[in-house]
Amino acid sequence: MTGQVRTVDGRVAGRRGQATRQKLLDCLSEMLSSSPYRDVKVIDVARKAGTSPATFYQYFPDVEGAVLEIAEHMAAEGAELAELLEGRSWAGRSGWQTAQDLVDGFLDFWRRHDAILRVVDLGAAEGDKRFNKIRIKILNAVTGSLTEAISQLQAKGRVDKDVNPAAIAGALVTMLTSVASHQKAFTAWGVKKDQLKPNIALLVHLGVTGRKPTK
Amino acid sequence: MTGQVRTVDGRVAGRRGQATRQKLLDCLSEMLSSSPYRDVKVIDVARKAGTSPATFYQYFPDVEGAVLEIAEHMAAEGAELAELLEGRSWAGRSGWQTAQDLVDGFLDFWRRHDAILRVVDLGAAEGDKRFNKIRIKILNAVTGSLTEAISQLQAKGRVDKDVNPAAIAGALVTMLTSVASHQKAFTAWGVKKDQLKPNIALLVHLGVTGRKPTK
DNA sequence: CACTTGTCCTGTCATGCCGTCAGCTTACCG
DNA sequence: CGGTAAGCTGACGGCATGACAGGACAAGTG
Repeated sequence: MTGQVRTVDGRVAGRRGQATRQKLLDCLSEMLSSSPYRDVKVIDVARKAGTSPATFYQYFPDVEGAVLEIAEHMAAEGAELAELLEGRSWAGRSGWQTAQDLVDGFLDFWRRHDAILRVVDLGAAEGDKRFNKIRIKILNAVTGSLTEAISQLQAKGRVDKDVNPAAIAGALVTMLTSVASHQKAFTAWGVKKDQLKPNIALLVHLGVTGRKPTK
Repeated sequence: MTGQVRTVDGRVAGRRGQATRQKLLDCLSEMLSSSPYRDVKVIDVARKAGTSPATFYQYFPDVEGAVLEIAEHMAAEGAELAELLEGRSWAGRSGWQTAQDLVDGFLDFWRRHDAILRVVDLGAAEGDKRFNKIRIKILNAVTGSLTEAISQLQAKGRVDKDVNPAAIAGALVTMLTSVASHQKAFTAWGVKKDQLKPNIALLVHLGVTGRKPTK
């Protein structure tokens, strides 16, 4: 898939080199979790990895380049999000379960990768095409699946014709990302932690089917 | 309200000082629009404002401090968002209009302030309390108003009892913010520009009233 | 074993930004 | 006109950046 791992100056990286490279990526991930993106410095990452800044620049053009690498890897993992909707039904009681499982799985995925996803979101919002591509890649499986579900309901006449399935699906998915990133805001609005998920699931169900779930 | 404007070392700023300070803020705003947050440097802002870095540090502890200032100012402007829902009804045909106007006004506000709102969102997501506070302040008017509307419908028995109005309202508002920041993603999903707003409005209406709008 | 080859890492250096200070200039006031 | 406080900047030590050359190391070769 990725072919060979190469250094900035074109050499192919061997076993040891790849280990160092990976260690740098891991340490960068940690730093992203513990300090603001703006303050993450190459020298800190290198120190944490027990190596020198020069080594970092052997493998990555800059911090952003390394972040893209991490994001790319996570995007591949994002395939698991697709499974949340694989062969699921939106009808009746099982539809409610589908919505709940989707919200559950999505929030969990976001929580596990929150640091890097923050940066991807920022990059995408700033108009960086590479980050946008990664963000879309992660969300595509879910969005596509939701779009499909809405389209089918629409074909059966159970959803209005002037609804744009992709727009609704995209909005629901983007809502999930935003809710995941800003859970703290909800506590400020007096929403308890265990009340959040079912209500989000309700919105998802409403959006997809246009109806309240049968619980 | 804000008392006197002071420099970092405690002096009170006079007319000229305040002008310089404001110029620095304006230039910083521009820089945020044109380059990634991570790459905004004090020296660039100072150069753009026709002054020196040292002057910048007279008025702000660092870039983040100045950004907070801009954000605070924008949050005050955010009062206009409250007017979008002031005395509006969610019943029948006027409910559909309310939803549309809300989406319209919200996306417009976000578009006008997108650069600074990106940074506020990032800061809030990173757990910075000051940014979180500002973000909540901006969204509070709308969220509160929506919560109120849902609560009233709930009291009339038109919305299920196990719905948490604040959770739904918060999720809808956070959806609006995210849609506003990532409109580009929707074009990647094949959603045309003029199709986005009505579909978002539909979701808002569904979320608030639990029913499809009468158009 | 010495030698070669290619990978891997680091010391070092020029450059440029950061953040602070002392000190100069400007404006205001009695 | 002299005093005072505001306003600004040059200059400096410190650190991050990014490039390079060369040393350390592992593995294969004769």
